[in-house]
This record gives sequence, structure tokens and C-alpha cells, in this order.
Amino acid sequence: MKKHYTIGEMAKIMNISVKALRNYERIDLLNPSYQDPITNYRYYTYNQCFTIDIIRYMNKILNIPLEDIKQLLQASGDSTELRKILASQRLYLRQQIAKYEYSIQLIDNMVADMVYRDTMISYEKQYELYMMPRNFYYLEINAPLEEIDKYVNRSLSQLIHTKNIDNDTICLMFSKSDFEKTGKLMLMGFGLFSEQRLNGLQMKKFEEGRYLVQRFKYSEENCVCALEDLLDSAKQQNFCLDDYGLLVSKAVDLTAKNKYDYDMELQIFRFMK
Amino acid sequence: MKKHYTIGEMAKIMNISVKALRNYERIDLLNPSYQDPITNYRYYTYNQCFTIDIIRYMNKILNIPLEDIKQLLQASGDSTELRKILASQRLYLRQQIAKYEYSIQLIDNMVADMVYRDTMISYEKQYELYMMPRNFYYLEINAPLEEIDKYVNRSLSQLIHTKNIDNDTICLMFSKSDFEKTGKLMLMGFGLFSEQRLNGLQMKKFEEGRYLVQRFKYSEENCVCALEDLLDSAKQQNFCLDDYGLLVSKAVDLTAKNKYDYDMELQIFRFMK
DNA sequence: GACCCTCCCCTTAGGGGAGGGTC
DNA sequence: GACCCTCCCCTTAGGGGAGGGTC
Repeated sequence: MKKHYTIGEMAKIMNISVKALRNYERIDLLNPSYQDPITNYRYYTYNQCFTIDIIRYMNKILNIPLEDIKQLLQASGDSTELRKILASQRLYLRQQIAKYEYSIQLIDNMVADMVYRDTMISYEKQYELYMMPRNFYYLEINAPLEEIDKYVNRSLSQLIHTKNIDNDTICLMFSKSDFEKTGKLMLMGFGLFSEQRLNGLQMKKFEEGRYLVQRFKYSEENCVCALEDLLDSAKQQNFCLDDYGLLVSKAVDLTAKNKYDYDMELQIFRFMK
Repeated sequence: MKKHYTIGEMAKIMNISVKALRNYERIDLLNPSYQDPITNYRYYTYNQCFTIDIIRYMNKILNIPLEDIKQLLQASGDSTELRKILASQRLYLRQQIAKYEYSIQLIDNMVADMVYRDTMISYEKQYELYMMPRNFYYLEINAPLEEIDKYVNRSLSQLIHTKNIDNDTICLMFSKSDFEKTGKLMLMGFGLFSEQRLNGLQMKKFEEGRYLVQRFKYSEENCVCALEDLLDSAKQQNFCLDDYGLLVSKAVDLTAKNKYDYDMELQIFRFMK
């Protein structure tokens, strides 16, 4: 067995780059066993293969940073240290996986949504939809539609993603009877649907059952028109509606350049006689 | 609604850092709608909130690089482009997840192995173990134990991880009868167990059943001693053994600084009469 | 006084050179 | 001629200043 390997030989044996080996020396992770003081040529021994194996394995396979590996190699023999790092690395990997899975889910939702919109183009703007029970968590507000921008700051959309809430919609809640009395659309709540409890927010259950739904592009007037249309057609068909209505839209629409690009849905629960 | 927002106001509204906004300008992703030519103060409009929403969402939630987002915003309106990026991003995320899950599995194996070793210390060095059928994929070699380093290059350990083979062991195969004849341990194969087919390697099935197993620290002499011990005790108990034996070890042992630190297992199948 | 500006340096794990000696 | 050396600059998405003007 050879006593010394040049950096190139070592790189070939270990299937690693010369740059990587020089980098390991630079960060004081693995020094060549001998360096010629005149030519500065680096020479490695056979046993250093095993250290390189460990470094590569931990870094490339277990995704542990080189600095942590350095600590580990120095505290060598201490298996408590190794276990601690493996445990924390495992946790980190789990979190990354959860994050990536969440991203995939949102991508899928988004693609499904694009397909849905494409197919819906030829459909009617108003229809009925059966929905499962939903818990609506919201901030109490009391503002006309025009001032909603003050309230709809991004903190809620942040909340959606920090809590990994998998539906990517936000909702405004209003009272139908209040609108009929005043002719003005006042918003009572701003929030989202969630399976999890969200502390610090009010909660209202929306029942399972048939909802009257109307789709439109956002604008202050369109909201009012949509609501008037919906109430009209409910009256004609003699439907009895709940007092609480919702204006639903995506938290972020990747195709929207301003708020008037957002697709909205008006939803009101219909009582069955 | 205000016409202009300073960079600090915008940062606050969007829950983003001033540095990030300046960075978006630097890479030409999002320019302020107006910049005072004398003071160089940046001013943003309300509608730019929506672009920032898109950028943040894509980058932080979907993990799409800013450069790709730039392309997307420029090709805006083209939903084919968006779909293409979403699809490739989805694939990338899936691959990352697979990689991380593999890392977790290896960490778990490793921890289990550490526990196993700790508990095994008081156990005997030789025992019987029932094993399930295994497919052994190997390179044909014909070398004495002392020359094995020439063959055991890291390409195989690379293979283990590129193919995501979840057992982290490598094996040397030898013939018992050959050893008995010559008194020398010649290795016939070098490889690993795998459920997947591995092209370019020979394959040999190892049967389900009882195996005689002996554990020891690697060294050339220890391999020979272990084999002699095992054959002796088999003879005394009148066991009938298969001709093919295996020397098994981890591909990378994180606690090993040279090859003499590696734990080995000698395994030979025992026929039942 | 709080806010904004422009530099400038720093973070991972090396990759891609240029320019010049060494086996 | 193939191999090795030492600089030096570059990559993501900003963060942390310093030093100096602006609302």
C-alpha cells in the first residue's frame, strides 16, 4: 500500500474534487498528513480516506454542515455528541420535509384552481354548491368595503403560511339584513377557514349544506352588484337565506397585479324548508 | 388611500425587510414606482403590494428562486409558463423530500446500530440469526484479503447512496471450501444487498434461514481467526454449512478512523437436516 | 429623532478560471 | 504533459454595519 497520495490521487480514489479537499484544509476540517514546505504539494495517507468518508457521508447524505462535522470530529469518541447532532439533524430534516410537502400541496391547489377557472369560463356566474361544515376564524372589524385595505394587511396571509393552513383563501364576513336596511355593505369580520384552533381570533361555525354562490372580479361596486343579484334571484325563487354572507378570495393570486384582478366568490347559506 | 409609500412603510405593510426590497430592485425584480433623483428616496404604490405578495409567496412558500420569478413576472399573462415552472418546482420538491427521507432513514439506522452495539457488548461473539432471503449484487474479483483495498474503492459506496439503497452495508464473498483447501482467504465478490436490480453487477440469492454469525473488529488476521472459530464450532455441533460465506460491514462507520475500527460480521448459511 | 441613502463585508461548499511552478 | 500551487471572483437572498444626508 502506498504511503502518500497526492491531492489528485486522493480525489480520484474518494471520488471527490481537488477543490473540496483544499477547502477542507482551509476550514481546518482535514489537513493533509504532510505538506512539502518548498513546493507546497499536499500529501495524504490511506487512513485519511476514512475521515473523508465520514465527512462526505455526514455532509452529503445526512446534510450536516461542515462546521458541525468539525465539532464532531474533534469531540471524537464522544457518542453522546454524535447522537445529539443526529437527533437535531433528524428534526431539521423532518421540518424541511413538512415545509416542502406543504409547498407541493399549495402548488397542487393552485394548478387545480387554474384548471377550475379555465373550465368555469363557460359556466354560469351563479350556482348552488353543497359544502361541508367550516370553522371561520376572524378579526372583528366594522368597516365599509372601501376601507378594507386598512385591515387586510398581510399579517393574516402570514398566519396562513406559518400555521400551514392548507386552504389558501381569505374571507370577509357581512350581515345581509344590515345591507338590506342601509344599502351599504359593512364588513364585520376578516378571516379564514381552519381546521385548527387559531388563538386570538373569533370563531363562527358555517353549517354544512347548500350555499348560493356567485363569482365575480373584485371591485367595490361588483361586490354590491353581486350581492344584489344574489338576493334578487333568491327572492324570485323564494329561497330563505342565512343572515351571514361571505366574500371569499385567494390570499395571493399569482396572476393578479392589483386587487381588481382577484376572483371573488360571494357565498350565502340557504335554508332548506 | 395614499399615493406613495416610502420603503420603510412598504416594508412594514408587507411584513418584509427594507433590505429585501432594495435587493429586489438591485436584481431588477421590482423597481419602486418613483425614485427621487436628488435624495434617491424610493417610493412605492399600493398596487406594488400585489407584486410583492406574488414574489414572497413564490419564493418563501413555493421555494422558487427569485431569478425564475423574474422570468415569470416578465412573461406575465402566459399561464403556460407558470404551469411549467410549477410543475418543475413540484418535481424538485419531491426529489428533495425523497432525499431528506432517505437521510432520516439512514440516521435512524445509525442510531439503532449504536444502540445495538451498546447492548451487544455483553453478548457472545458468536450466535445464530434467522434471516430473510436477500439478493446479493457484486463485482466478481479474485483477490486475497490483503489486497482488498485495491477493489474496495468508494464507487460502490457512492452507488449505495445514488440508488438510495437503504441498508448501509457492504459485503465480501468467499468460498469456505476454497479456504479449507488452501488455508488462504480469497475473495470472490465485493458488493451489497439490494431489493432493486443493479445493472452491471452479478447477482446471487442468499436463502432465508438460520445463519451462523460471528462478530469481530476488522483486520486481516481477525477475518481468518473468525472463520476458523466459526468452522470449528460448526464442526463440534455437527452443523452443515453452505459453501458461500460473507464478510459484512457498514459502508461508512462514523466512529471509525481507519479500517481496523470497522465492526465486521461473518455470516454463513446453516442447512437444517 | 426616525428614516433613508450608498457602500462594504459576510454567510455554504466549493467551481471556474488565470498565471506560474513541479513530477 | 499532466499535475500542483496560490490567488481571485462567483453563486442565494438578503443581514449587519458604517458614515452620511433627509423628513
